[in-house]
Amino acid sequence: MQDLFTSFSLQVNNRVYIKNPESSALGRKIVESSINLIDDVGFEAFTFRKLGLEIHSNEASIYRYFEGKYKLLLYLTSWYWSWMEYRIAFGLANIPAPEERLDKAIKLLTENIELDGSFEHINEYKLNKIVIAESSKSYMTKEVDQNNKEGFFAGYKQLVGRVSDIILEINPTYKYPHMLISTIIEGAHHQRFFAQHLPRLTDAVNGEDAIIEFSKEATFKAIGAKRPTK
Amino acid sequence: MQDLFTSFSLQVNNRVYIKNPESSALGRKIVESSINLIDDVGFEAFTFRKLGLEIHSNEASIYRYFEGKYKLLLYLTSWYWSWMEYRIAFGLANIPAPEERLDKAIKLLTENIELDGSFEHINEYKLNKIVIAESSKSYMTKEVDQNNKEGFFAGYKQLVGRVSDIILEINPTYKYPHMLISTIIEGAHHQRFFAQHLPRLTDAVNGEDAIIEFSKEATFKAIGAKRPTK
DNA sequence: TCATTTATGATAGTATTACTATTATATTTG
DNA sequence: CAAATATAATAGTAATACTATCATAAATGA
Repeated sequence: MQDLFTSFSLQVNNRVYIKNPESSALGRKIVESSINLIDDVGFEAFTFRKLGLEIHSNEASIYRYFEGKYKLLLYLTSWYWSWMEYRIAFGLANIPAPEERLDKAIKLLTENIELDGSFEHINEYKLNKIVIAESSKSYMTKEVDQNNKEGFFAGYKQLVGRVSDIILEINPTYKYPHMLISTIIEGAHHQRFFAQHLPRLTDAVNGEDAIIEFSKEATFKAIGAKRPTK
Repeated sequence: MQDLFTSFSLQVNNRVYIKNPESSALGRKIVESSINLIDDVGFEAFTFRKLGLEIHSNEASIYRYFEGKYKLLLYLTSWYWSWMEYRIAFGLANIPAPEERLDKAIKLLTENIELDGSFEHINEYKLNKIVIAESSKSYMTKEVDQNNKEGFFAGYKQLVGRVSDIILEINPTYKYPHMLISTIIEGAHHQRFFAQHLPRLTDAVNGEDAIIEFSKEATFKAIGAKRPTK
């Protein structure tokens, strides 16, 4: 996977940026450091001025890449979902049974993400934390309809669509595949946050990743299918 | 219910405010108008200055009630969960079968909220919209642990705990009652938002409230219980 | 009822944010 | 090597998120 990706860059809707940050060293530095800084101080306290100081560059230069910090967040989350789709596409390749594919897709969607080093300037571990804690701020806004029209959420919607299709392959009569998958994805993210900060909203279980287990179990029961055994 | 509540005010952790807004006409006006204004312009664009203009009062006066807009949001969401708990307590009174109580609790938690007029200065319909769109901003912050220690999320946690207890009454071996309920609550909120703004993430079904249906079905299947028929 | 406490209003001030504009200096490219 | 392009440095603006001060109005209680 590593080699495949090194010469490879993930597609992000080109309207979220002014100038493609992949196209220059400064651009990549902006993305890389924004992940560190947002993870560190939180999205509210994150500013382009601070980011400029961090990378010994200039506030005005950052504005030439992104209109503002919300667009940068949109870039990061779009990148994340695009990455997730590739992970799933690769992870499910050559698995014929839809039950097994669904099982694996849910694992990939709900597991804890570790640094994998496939992309030099992106720390997947921290990006996952940002997506968990901040991504709702990218769509729970007054501009959501406008942003949606411009296609900023296309990656996420496509991902949900693909996993829903597996569900329909298993049970073509299940009425709520999109609801189920988007609930599981967002739910797992919330649960990871709760587990760290508001544990009374979760249930820890020894010796298993309860979030993955819960997600898989709930999904298969909801659609009335048997979980693969292996 | 109306009469019961008119002489009745819901309890909110007294550390979220400096001065109890229930204690004066100005305080109630602040709460009432903040709901209108946040619903109107969104939480990001909402400021105490604008609120002051709106109610023909003074920015500085508002700061005597709330430390800042995040605390006000915390007040609103705490009030909401406290209200929800009363709705559920009343709604489940005298229902002996736990399956029926769970069924009704989920309905109350996931249904569309309408203006009910029990509280003069609080528009429940708009408050519900605010909780859906903005409440994650009240806990997905860098201050979450501090805020949690001060008990700001106690109402929400208690509510989740109470509904989890019904689940355990039905199926004492179910391992993830808190996860399930918090996922259902947050999930239903997300789904209401998606249904309006990102419909490709949901499934509309004619002739039913798909969000309530999905929530009930998923819950009962997850815990392996039969839904009440009536 | 009148003196005193308390709540509100009006105004001003500060540091920070979220930008935009301008000009100068590097760096790249043809 | 000239011309185009990207970046840096600096400054400036309107708005935000407050705090402080002082004046006035309203409520309270002796």
